[in-house]
Amino acid sequence: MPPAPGKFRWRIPATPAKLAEMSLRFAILGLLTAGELSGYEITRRFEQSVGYFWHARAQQIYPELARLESEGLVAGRAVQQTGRPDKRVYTVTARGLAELADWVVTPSPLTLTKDEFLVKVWSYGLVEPERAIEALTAHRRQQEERLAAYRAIEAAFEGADPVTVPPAFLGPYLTLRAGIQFIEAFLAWAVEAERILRARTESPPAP
Amino acid sequence: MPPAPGKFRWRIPATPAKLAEMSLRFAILGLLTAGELSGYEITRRFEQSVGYFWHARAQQIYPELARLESEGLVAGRAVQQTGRPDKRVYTVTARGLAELADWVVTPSPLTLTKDEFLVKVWSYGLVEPERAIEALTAHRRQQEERLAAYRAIEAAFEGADPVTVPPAFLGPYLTLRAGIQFIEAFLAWAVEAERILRARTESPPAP
DNA sequence: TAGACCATGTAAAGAGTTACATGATTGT
DNA sequence: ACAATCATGTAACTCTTTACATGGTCTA
Repeated sequence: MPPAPGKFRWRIPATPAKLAEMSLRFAILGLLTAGELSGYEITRRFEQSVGYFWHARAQQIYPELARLESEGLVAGRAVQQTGRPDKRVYTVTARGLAELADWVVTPSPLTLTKDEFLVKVWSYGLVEPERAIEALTAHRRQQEERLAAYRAIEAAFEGADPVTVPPAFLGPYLTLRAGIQFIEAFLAWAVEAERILRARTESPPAP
Repeated sequence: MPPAPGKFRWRIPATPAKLAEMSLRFAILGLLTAGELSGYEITRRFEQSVGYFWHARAQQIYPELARLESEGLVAGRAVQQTGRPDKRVYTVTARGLAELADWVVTPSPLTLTKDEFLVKVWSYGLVEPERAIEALTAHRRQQEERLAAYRAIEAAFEGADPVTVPPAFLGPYLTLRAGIQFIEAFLAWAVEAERILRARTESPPAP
């Protein structure tokens, strides 16, 4: 029996908890709108192109696909293969597509970044500028590699005018551009930061 | 008793698991290098300035502070107050500072962003451009507000030359600049994206 | 012959969120 | 009268990662 009202009120958890988030389901649905994919192929996508704004490991993807299928948002189909293991590929159902379209225009919470590298930068004052520069350079190199990979994908869009491409290419193009512009912003920042750190090795500040 | 060897080998978890990550501990340690803070004050910091690159809720912070204290990386001290609840404030110990300084120059994994908004953009092709523009504009507004807040913090640094500021200000300055440059990159992208979407409302693509 | 790729999972643990609890003070 | 701020937590749950498991094919 619930305690008598007075001190506080009951707050009934109206919906099955987690109306917000659930981005993984929709990220998977989004990938599947381009055509049928297996769990393994989805895993690869998260490691590559899509990885810029969402990612998940195989261990998360397989159970989520099973859940999506049991809810009727995707439909699976077994595919026999020779020379490699059989697989199960999935397509979005009409209901899945409808739910995705609804979710897409829903307001998003402010992206709360978690950037381990910047947590480190916050404490760069604790170490010799030279050592900070080393760490910064290593990180910059990684980002440059990633930029090169995205540029290669961008080249595949070459010539296509984003204003007239078919709807299916619009989102991929826009997110790719976002990824590229973020990395470029990071690189510009890194150059500035390195300049400051280098100047501090020459004229160390008053302690 | 472990199964007999042969089929596979044991892999002994050498270290207490989680050598990487653990950013929360170090984010807290980093905040405390600027002076003693209570759990509540740390919570506020994560909501404001530092929130750009790391965040945590009170429920995560209090237990972590207790753990850090039991490991001797921070030292707590009770503070009596009048007109408001008493509190417990923490300072970094010499050992805490040493571990932080070590961690800071450690290589960081590539920041794997999780951006719910971009997951939505990926599927913008599913909705009318007008509705996509609405969603985009709402998100842009939020980012503009955040930029204004960061600009206000930046103003506090005004006049100070990052090359000669004391070490304690270096990291906060650099991370703030990073935050500002990322938001500016987002806004530039948003302008471009809106232009494309608007053009698509006028000359809809072939389906 | 060693490693990478294809393909799909289970089990356990760690990280993070939501909801709830308490209670004084200050502002509207 | 109501909300916000200060201050610190517990309990339950979800989300995510790490480690492990299996086994064929293809490449260096």
